[in-house]
Amino acid sequence: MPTETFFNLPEEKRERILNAAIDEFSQQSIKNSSVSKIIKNAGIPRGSFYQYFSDIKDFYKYILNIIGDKKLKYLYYVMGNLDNLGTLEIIGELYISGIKFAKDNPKLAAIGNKFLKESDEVKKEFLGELEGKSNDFFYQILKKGQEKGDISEDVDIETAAFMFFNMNIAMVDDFIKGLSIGGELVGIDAFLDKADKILYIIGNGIKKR
Amino acid sequence: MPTETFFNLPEEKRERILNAAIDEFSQQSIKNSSVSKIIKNAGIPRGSFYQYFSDIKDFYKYILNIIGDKKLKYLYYVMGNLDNLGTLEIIGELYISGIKFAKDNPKLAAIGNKFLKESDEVKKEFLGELEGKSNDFFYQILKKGQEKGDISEDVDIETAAFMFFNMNIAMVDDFIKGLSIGGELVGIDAFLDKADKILYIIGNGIKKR
DNA sequence: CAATAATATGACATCGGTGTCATATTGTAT
DNA sequence: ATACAATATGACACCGATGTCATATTATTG
Repeated sequence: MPTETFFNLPEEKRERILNAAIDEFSQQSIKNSSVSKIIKNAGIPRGSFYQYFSDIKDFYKYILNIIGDKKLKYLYYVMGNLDNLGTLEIIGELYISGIKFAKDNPKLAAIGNKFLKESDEVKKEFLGELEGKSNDFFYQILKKGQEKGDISEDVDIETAAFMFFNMNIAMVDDFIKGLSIGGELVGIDAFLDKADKILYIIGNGIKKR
Repeated sequence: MPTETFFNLPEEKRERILNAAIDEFSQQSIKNSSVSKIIKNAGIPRGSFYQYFSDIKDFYKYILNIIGDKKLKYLYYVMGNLDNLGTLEIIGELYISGIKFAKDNPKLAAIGNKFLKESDEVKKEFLGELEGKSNDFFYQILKKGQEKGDISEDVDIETAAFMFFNMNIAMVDDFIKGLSIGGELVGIDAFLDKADKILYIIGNGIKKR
């Protein structure tokens, strides 16, 4: 956690530092990120950085929390309707939420996606007890779906969860890459469409007939 | 390319250096790999390294070529039977070949997979003209499959190619992770099975009925 | 054997990064 | 105004990496 001092900073300065770090972490893995670049871009002296954070990991952890909080807001709708929606609808909403989050917060999404791809070791270091493998969530949804009769019994839901999880990452990656190359070259609609197509294929592959 | 001197080296030494580099590149991205670690593990002096390679990228490029050559051998069967096999069979064979290659050459597969995930920039740097986006191959196969009537016209084959490509990477990653954690904890059969299940789902999702 | 070519070696200059600390500056309370 | 606390600052010691180069060793050849 950042020190009290950091939170006492005038908003403008705090934001400047935060943005510099977000820039850095969205381009570099935590391992390759450097304090030097952050302070240079934020325009603060080296000593100050260590007045605010114990080290760069401390800062990273803090930003990871911000991302978690912010992303959660995009999931309110699905989370509140897990019982009303069909299994494939739920997953569809999860995908859509992820893309919208990425559209509104491209750098944060980039950091989050980078983090998801870190090794379990690194994840554990920052999340504490690696709270459930990341694709557990899809697994639970699919399991319920199979019980509800939405999903064919022929389908191995662990595999399906693996697929949804990895396609989600691949998609968001792709989206972010599109954003950073062409600015608005490929709009969000193209990606929502792509998500749709992916879901159509997997959905078609796993649904009960 | 390595220098003549490198190729003149006694086999034992050459192999030692090669293996040290393979170890390094399979754990680290090229960006994070260091000459220092390679020479330390190979037990050669610093100056020698630069007698053999212009720099670490030179060495990396060379190993990338070795990987390409070696992997190609695993694809002989499919490549020779593109016309006799059904579209989903072809893709299945590609997956199987990839897993077998990874089983026989786990470190090389790790390097290859890491490379596939590099940015286009990096890829271009090492491949020259980024010879066709990597998922082009699946695209061509699927396109032919659609013409042959194997694949439903409802399916967007670009999306399907995207899926096959990314699932392939995710699978091999998973396989390698399993290998390095438990030695032989999860055997190759479990993975061939997983590949099967993935193909069943996507296949079921895209095939013509 | 002598001379020349090929190869080996590690000390070195240089760079970019980290975290600390003594000191300077600013803010606050009496 | 003074004293005390909070904050700011950048020089510094230290680390690990890169690529080079003068020198040493070994091989080859006439």
